[in-house]
Amino acid sequence: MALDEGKSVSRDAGTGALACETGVRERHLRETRQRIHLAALELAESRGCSAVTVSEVAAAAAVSRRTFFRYFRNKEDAVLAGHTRYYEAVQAHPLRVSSPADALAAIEAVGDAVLAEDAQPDLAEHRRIQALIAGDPAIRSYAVAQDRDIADVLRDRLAELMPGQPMNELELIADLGVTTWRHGWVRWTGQPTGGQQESPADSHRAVRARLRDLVAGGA
Amino acid sequence: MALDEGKSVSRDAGTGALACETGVRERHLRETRQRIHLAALELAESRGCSAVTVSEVAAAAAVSRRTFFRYFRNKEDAVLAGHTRYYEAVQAHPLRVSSPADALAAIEAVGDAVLAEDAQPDLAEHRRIQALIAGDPAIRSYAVAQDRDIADVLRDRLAELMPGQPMNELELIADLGVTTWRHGWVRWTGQPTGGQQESPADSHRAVRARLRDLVAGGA
DNA sequence: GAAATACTGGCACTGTGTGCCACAATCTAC
DNA sequence: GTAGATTGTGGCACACAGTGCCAGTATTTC
Repeated sequence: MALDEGKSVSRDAGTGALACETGVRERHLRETRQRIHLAALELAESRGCSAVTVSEVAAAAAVSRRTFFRYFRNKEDAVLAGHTRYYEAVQAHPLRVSSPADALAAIEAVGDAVLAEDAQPDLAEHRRIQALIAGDPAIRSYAVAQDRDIADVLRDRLAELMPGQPMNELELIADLGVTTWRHGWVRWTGQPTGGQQESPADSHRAVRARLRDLVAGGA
Repeated sequence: MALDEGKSVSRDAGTGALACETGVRERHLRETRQRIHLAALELAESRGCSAVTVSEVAAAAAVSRRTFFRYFRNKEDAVLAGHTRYYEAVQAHPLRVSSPADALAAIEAVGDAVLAEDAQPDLAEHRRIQALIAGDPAIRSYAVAQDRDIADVLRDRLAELMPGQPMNELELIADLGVTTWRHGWVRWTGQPTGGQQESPADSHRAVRARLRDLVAGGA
């Protein structure tokens, strides 16, 4: 298993993977990646992503600059290390659709499947990421570009399932799906602290309903 | 009037500006900017934005690297030079809204005002830009980030007009508005060549209607 | 245990982005 | 019309991002 350099490969095997799949190297890769991610996150929070150099992140993570780039494309990628999970999850789940009429619902169903698989996301960490996305221009640009990539995947999958439909239309549907997906997370992280917590699935459901209201002109 | 360095200042005075506002400097600035833009556009088209260096763009435009950065933030900015126009136009037109129920329609009305002002956009040039946005990852990322900026402006304007509404919701509305705006251009540039041409306003109207269908589950 | 494989850091290099300065061109005020 | 003020330009040096390459080290494989 080679470290695929700078391609932001997800090492999401911290969830009870088989012991035979976890060697010294595997574990070391995972820990190093996490260490770099945390260093990037903390420095971006305290000083802003643009003001932090890769050298500083690498030093804080106790790796060289050269190694930093083996794990991540750039600083923003290191900060948003968990985002890759969703990019991959969206491709792994079945998408069942037969016409544009139910395409948005089909994408939302994929989102539900991803959420169902994600046992209990870390609210505090999501809050930190969302705060950065909202307040740091560099992080936001990178996040928005990643959302674009996710939308492209969905569009292409829709095109396979519904050949002959105009791509523009499929892209519009995918955009809507990704917009509500993103807003689901924004809503979930924005809920008041303490008390009864809304689940990510509930947050996403609420956003979907709201989207339909707003488009229909209801309030 | 100082050249505001690298801030992608629009010099959109080529449309019958008063002669007293056009000195040698003003004209030279405008021509230089356009020359850099065209050089960037052509090189990005032929070789891909990432493969082109700023030095090459500058050389093709007969300016120094240092001067390039006085006009544009980076290569992508130079390619998408005309995009700034919409960012500014969105802020200049009145936004009339009283409740979230009609917020999307209000944003669309701003779009209509911008379109009405833009006498006859250059279809060929828009086509070139859209092709690059669709096919060149660097250009696309930059364009998507710019769309995000436009959405932020709209969200903030909505917030001023409707104090007390949740920002998340206003942002969702702004996102929808910008998504349909962008798709209006995609549709307009994607129409078959020759024959009766659909106007940008018609393209935007069609996309808005289609969005409502798709969200409602109609086809 | 030896050989193969993979990870690491250092280095040199190209390219990006910017502050600074001297010089040239244009503008402004008298 | 001219001197002084203002603005645009290019060159330069520098910090930083990003990457190919290589030698050394650690782990895996047979």
